[in-house]
Order: sequence, then structure tokens, then C-alpha cells
Amino acid sequence: MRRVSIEDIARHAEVSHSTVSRALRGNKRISLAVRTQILQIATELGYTPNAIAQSLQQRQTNTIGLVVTDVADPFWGEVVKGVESVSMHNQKALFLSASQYDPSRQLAVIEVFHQRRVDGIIVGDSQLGDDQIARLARIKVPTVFLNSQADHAYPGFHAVGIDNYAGGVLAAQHLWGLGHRHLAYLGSTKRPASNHLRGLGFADTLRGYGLPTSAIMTHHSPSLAEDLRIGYELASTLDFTQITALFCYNDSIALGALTYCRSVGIDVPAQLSIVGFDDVAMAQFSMPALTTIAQPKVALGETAMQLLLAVLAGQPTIDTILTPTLVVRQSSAPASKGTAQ
Amino acid sequence: MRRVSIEDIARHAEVSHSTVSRALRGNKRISLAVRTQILQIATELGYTPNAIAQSLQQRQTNTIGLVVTDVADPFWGEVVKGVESVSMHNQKALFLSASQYDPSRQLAVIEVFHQRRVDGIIVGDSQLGDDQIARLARIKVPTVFLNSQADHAYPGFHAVGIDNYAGGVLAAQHLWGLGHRHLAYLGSTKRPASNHLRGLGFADTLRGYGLPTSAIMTHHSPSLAEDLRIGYELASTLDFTQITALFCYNDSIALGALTYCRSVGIDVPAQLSIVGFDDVAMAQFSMPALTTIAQPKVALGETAMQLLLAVLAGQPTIDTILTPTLVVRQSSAPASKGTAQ
DNA sequence: CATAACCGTGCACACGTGTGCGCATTGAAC
DNA sequence: GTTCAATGCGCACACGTGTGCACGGTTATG
Repeated sequence: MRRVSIEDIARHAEVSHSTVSRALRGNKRISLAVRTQILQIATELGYTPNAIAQSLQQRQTNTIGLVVTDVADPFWGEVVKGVESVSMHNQKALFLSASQYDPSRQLAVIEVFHQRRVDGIIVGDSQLGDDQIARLARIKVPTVFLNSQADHAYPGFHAVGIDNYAGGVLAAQHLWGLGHRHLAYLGSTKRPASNHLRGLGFADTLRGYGLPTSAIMTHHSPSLAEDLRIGYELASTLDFTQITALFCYNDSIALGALTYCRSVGIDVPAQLSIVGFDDVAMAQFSMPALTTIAQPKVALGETAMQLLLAVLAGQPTIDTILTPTLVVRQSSAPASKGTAQ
Repeated sequence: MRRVSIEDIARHAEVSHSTVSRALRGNKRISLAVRTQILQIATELGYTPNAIAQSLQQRQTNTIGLVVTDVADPFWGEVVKGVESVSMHNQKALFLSASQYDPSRQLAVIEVFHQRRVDGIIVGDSQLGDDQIARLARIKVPTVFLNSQADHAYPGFHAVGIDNYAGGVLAAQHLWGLGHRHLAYLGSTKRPASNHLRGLGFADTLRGYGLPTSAIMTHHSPSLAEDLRIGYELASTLDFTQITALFCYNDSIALGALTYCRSVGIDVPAQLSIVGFDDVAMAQFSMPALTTIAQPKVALGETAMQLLLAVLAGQPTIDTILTPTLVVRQSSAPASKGTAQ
């Protein structure tokens, strides 16, 4: 049941395993005659190089670890797709793990990756605390944080993300420009940092226009339920006589809220404008189609992977903060006169 | 820059590396005093076992390879979640790769997994042909096929899936029971086998009720676009004066079709009933909420992984075909008199 | 013809871990 | 005091691969 090794090939070719190794790797010091013979025997025997042995020898595994919060989340699905794509094109194998929003599990996964001697790690939605970061620094594995949820930057590590604050600003500008003066924000407690920034950019901008803080309501999800349900339930707590526009942490929450509105007969966008975040595939296909702050999700994953590859290659790198863009569709419209006082 | 090994610990403790190895693995032949001292030194030095070296020694990597068609697809997102969850709880690391519906790439990924000496492989939506299967048989890696798209079963391999034909039957029974006599099926060419079976179960059942084949229209997506768009565009080719009910390959296609209908003023379900497949998260939150044939997606992934683990443990196994269930929501309703002729 | 340069190949080690076997030490039993 | 068993540990090898160095053989050079 043993697999065929270069030693087996060596026996057939009546040379040493060193010669086989060199021949397979194209070393020029092996004569062409021997090289071609060895290559033929290799294919005849169905030889497949043992990457484990190579990894041990080279002290490098050509392996990357990716830990995300939830693979089934539409946002992360796209991000993983981007990471995997670049990873594969660079002959790196990808370990995937999900933390289910549990910080302790995030670290546990990282430890496992370290045991397996991955060359680098990408951590999505990191909620690692200072002591956990200290542990991470100790094991010295090149790490890139993707949409970090920590309340401050991690010195000495690399990061890729989106300008969440700018996204909130975009939403505020858009809705203000449509004449909305009573607005609400539906947030997510599962991702504290980006949630805070999106809400802050939104509120700061509106205040900058002279709107009193009291006219900006914010609701945050208490539970760990799925986003669609959170959006639906949070929307049911809103007083729709007080607001004419809604900005949501992401599209799933927005779509949940939209569904609630339609189910109770609130006309979107005539009575209420809704703006989401992410621009997931479904945003184009809801009725009405969702106005949203678009993130380049696949590109985010690709960028993170490319940054990590640059770090591994010893090249100088800079952290990347991508800029979100406003995509106007049918869920937002000018505020109608007379509603919400 | 070298990592700390058991040899380093041995030097500090002034014993041989064999003793350290035994102490760490809890071998009873090592005295308690020495054992505790070694454990202490290990933590002091921040020792992390090298899984690569262990794998080489044990000829087992505790690693599983998973290849899917598209991670960003809502169906596969859930399946991957299930696979990852069981995998993690059994201390197996998970390699993930996407084939993007390219059969040759499916095999290429499998070869890479083999190089890395994974213990087992799970292949989603397999489109491997006989020659590729022959190659797979040669490398003798335990493999489980998940929702195989091949036109016949792979002898000697294991499989997990859902009864697609039964799903088609459920849809037909439901719509027939509501009085629909003119129906259409919107299929997907990216997954030939399951698409064929779903459509066949649907049509067979309707024919069994005495409906002429001419009253059952089928449309298949020609392109490789995303499902939502496919649903939208296929729907635009339908003659809605001829049909009162629509069965779709999956929920994404159904949601796309639903969006098209609403955009052109066709009332669902009053004028047209729509039934999807999969029961993705969004199906509950569309307007109207989508009637669908539900698959236990996470369970499907879990089952595949558990089957693979059983194979690896040398236990007797049987292939699993899960049964889909009908979930009635608001997108289907009794056929109204007078429409469609 | 002798020596140097060069080419092709093998020896031996390294990577980090686990383990069969043997050896030394200790204690007990006779 | 001798024999025997038990205990605790090290030696040496294996897993599969890559590579520095040396060595033997061929060809070119003086």
C-alpha cells in the first residue's frame, strides 16, 4: 500500500535517488539520456511527488490558512472566492476554517494553522485581543487581517479592508440629498468595529449638515441570529411615523427590513428609503432593487492574498484600504412632503 | 529564525529527543518527574509540534481536500459550512478549492490534493469522465462525491446526495394539486445530472396525471452567468399566456424569475405560481416568500464528511441519498380560472 | 604523456518526529 | 551473593526529499 517514491524510480533506473531528484527538478548536471529515462519511468510508475516530504526539507509548505467568521455569509463567500482564486494561481494550497464569530476559536484555528506550518495566515473579522495578538506575534507567522473588527490597529501586522466610515458618509450624503431629515441606522453587534464606523460616518455627516442627533436613531441587533432575520425583526421595532429613511449595516439586514416593510404595507421607496451595504448579488434582484454602498468583495479577497504573497516574498508592502462606492437603485427616492412630520 | 523542536527541549532537559517525544505523547514508560519537567520546558520555549514532520512519520496527514464548483453560491456556502464543521471537530484540516465548473480543473485540484497526501477527498458537483475516474482510482485516495453530476454512478466510490427526482415529483404534485395544467421548468446546464433528474421527476409525474408533454415547457440556461441573472433572462423568454406555474432548478433561478415577473407586472402567485429548489436563506425573505423543495444543505456537507471519516476508519459504509421536502410559502397558489387559455 | 579542467553521479547528511530494541540501573526474591 | 524482573532511558532507524561535497571518468591543454 506504499506510494511510489523517488527511491523506487532510482531502483528501476539503477541510479541513486539523488540523481532522480535532480532529474525531476531539471538540474542541468544530469545527462539528457538519464533524465529522459527517469522521466519515463516516473510516469510509468505513476509517481506523484510527496509534498509533505518536500515541505519538511524546504522548511516551507506553500500553504495558506484562511479563517473567516461564516462561509455561508454571502459577503464572505465572495471574499473566500477571491482569496482562493489568487491562492490557486500561485500554487498555494488553502486551509479554510470558520470561527463562527467566536474570538477564542479564531485563535485556536490560528494555532492549528501554525502547527501545520502554513506560510501565512489571513484572518477575517478579527476580534483578537491584545494578549491573543501577543501570542500571534510570538509565533511569527506572516498575517494579514481582512476587515479587522478590533478597536485599534494591530502594530506590526498587515491589513486589508474597506473605508467603512467613508461608506457611512456616502449613505448619508445620498439620503440627505434626497431630502430625508429623519433617519435610522440598523447595526450589527457581531462586527463591532465596522459597525461603529459605518454608523459614525453616517451620523457625523448628518450632524455636519445641521441635523440634531435626536433625529438619527440607531438600533443594534442583540442576538446572533442570521442577518436577514435580524433586519426583519429590527425593522419591526421602528416607529415609521418618525423616519423616512433607513441605512443598514449590510444588504442582508436591509433585505430583511425591506421584507418586513412590504409585509406590513409600507411602500419602499415612496414612504421609506432603504440603503444597504456590500452590494451582494441579491441586491440587484430584490423588489425594489436595493440602493447600496458597494464593496469589491472578490477584489478584497484577492488583494489580501496578494498582500500576503508580497510579504512572503519579502517585498515592501503597504496596507490597503479600498474605497466603497454608492450604487443607486430603486429602494431610495426623494423624501415625500408631509411624511414623518 | 528556526522553530523550536523536540531536540531543543531535549538539550535543555539533558535527555534524548526520544524521551521528549515519549513524554509529550504521554508514554507511560517515562517517569513522572521527567515528564513534568519536559512539559514545563516545552511551554517555556513555546514549543508547537511540527505537523509536517508528524505527517511524514505517520504516513497520515489528518487533512481533507474539498473541491466545490463555486464557494460564493449560496447552496455551496452552506454545504462547505457543514463539511468544515465536522472536519474541525474531528481534528482534520480542510483544504478548499473551487473548480468554477471546469471538469479539467476538478481533476487538477484532485491531483494537487494527492500531492499533499490528503487522507480523503470530497468532490462537489463532479463532472469527471471515465478516464478521469480511472486516474482517480489509480491514486487510491478515499473519495466521496457530493451531488455528483456524472450521468452514471462511479463504481467503487462513495456518494452523498439528494433524491433529485423525488424533488421534481414533489413540485409536480404540489402544483398539480393546486390545479395547474400548463407548466414550465427552468433548468440549469451547469449541473447536467441533477438538472435532468429534477426536470424528469417533474415531467414524469405530470404525464402520469395525464397531462400531455406539450403542456410542459422546459427552458435551459445556455450561458455560464450567475443563476439570478439566468432566472431573470429565462423568464423573459416565457410566454405567460401559455403557463400558470413555473418550477425552477434552484432558488436563485426562481428568485431571478420572480424579479422579472414583478418588474413586468405579473402577479405572483395570482397569475403565476413559482416553485424553487434548495430553500436558501433568502427564500423566506423574498416577496412573496418562495415555495420551494428544501434540501438540508448543511446536513449534506456534514453527512459527506462523516461518510468519509467512516471510510477512513475502515468502517462499513453505505451511500446516503437524503430526501427533499416541500416547503409551501406564498409564491404558489391555486390556478385561477380562465388564465392561460 | 602528464596534468588540468570538466562533467556526471553517488555518499551522506539534513529537515522533525515516532518507535522497536537493547542496555543500564534498581529493587526484590531466592 | 546471584538471578530475575521491572523500570527508565538512549541508539538507531524510518518516513521522502533536496543538496554540498567528493570522487571517478572523460576530454582538453600544455
